[in-house]
Amino acid sequence: MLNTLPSSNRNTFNTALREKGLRPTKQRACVYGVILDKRDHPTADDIYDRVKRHLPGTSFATVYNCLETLVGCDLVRQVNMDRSPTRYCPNLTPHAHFRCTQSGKIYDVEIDNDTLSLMQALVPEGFEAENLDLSFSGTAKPSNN
Amino acid sequence: MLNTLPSSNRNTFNTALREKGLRPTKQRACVYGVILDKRDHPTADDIYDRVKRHLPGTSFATVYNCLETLVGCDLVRQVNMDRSPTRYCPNLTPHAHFRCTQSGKIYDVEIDNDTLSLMQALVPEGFEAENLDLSFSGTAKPSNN
DNA sequence: TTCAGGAATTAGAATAATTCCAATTTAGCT
DNA sequence: AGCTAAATTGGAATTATTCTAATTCCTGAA
Repeated sequence: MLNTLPSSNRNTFNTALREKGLRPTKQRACVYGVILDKRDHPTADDIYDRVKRHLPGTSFATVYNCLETLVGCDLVRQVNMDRSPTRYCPNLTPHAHFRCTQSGKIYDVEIDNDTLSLMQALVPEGFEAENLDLSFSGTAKPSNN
Repeated sequence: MLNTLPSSNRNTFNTALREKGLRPTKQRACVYGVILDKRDHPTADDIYDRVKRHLPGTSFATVYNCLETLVGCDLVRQVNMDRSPTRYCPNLTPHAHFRCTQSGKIYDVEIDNDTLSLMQALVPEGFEAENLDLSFSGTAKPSNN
C-alpha cells in the first residue's frame, strides 16, 4: 500500500489531488489504498488500524485529515447511518446503503436511473439539492454474509 | 404543556405508552408536547431548553430517556443527517428531509406512493428492509425561510 | 544543492453529543 | 398508607471527532 496503489488508481489519485493544489503524500495514498483494498465500509478506526500496518507512525489526526481531503477530492464517499461512526466507501456511482441490524454489515444497493430521477424530482421548487442520501436498515438473510 | 396536550394527542400518547406497559409521566408528556408544539425538528438540546420552561427540574438524562421512549412507541421519529445532532419529528407519514446547508434548517419533503414503492423495490432479494431514510442537502431559496 | 516558506503530519488536549450509573423519587397496586 | 417496580436525577464516563501548537516534509526559486 506504501507506494503500491494500482496504477489506474494512482493516476486518479494524483490527478484529483493536484487539481486542487494538494500534495499526493504517502499517508493520503495509503488511506486511499486501504479503502480501495477492502471495500467493507471501514470506519476511521478501522482505517487507522490498517494504515498503521503500512505506516506505523501515522496518527489518528492524520487519518481524519486524509479522509477529509479524499472526500473533498471526490475520491471516496462518507456513509453516515444513524449515529454510528462514519464509514468510508470508494464506490462513487449513485447507490444506496443497506445496514443489517444484526451483523452491522453495510451493503451497497444499486439505484437505477429511473428511480434516481423520481427521487430527485421530490425536491420542491425553490430548493436545490446537491446531495441525496438513501439508506435502508433491516435484516440480511445469512446467505448474504 | 404540563398537562395540556391537546386531547387527541393526549389519547394517542396514553394509548401508545400503555400498550407497551409504560407510564405516561408528566416528563414524557412534556417532551412529546414540545415536539408537537413547534415542528422545527429540534435537537435534544433544544427540547431540553423548552421542557425546562415547563418542568424546571428536568434533567438531560430524562430528556434522552423520554425521547428514546417516544421513538420506541412510534410517537416521534428520529432524524439523523450526517454527523449533526439527532433531531426529532412528530410527522409520522413517509417523508424525506431536506437540509439547507446555509441556514441549517430542515424541511419535510413529501414522498408519493409511486416513488416510495420504487425505492422499496431497490432492496435486493434476501434483504428485509424495516426502515428507509431519504435525505437531501443543498440550498433553499430565501423565500422558503 | 541549498534554503525558505507553505503544506502536511503529529501527539495530545479539547469538545460535543450521548450514555451510563447509583441514588432518589414517583406512580400504580394491594 | 405501604410496597414494588418504573422513572427520574445529577454527575461521571464514553466515544467519535476536531482542534492546537509544534515539528517535519516538499517544492521550487536562487
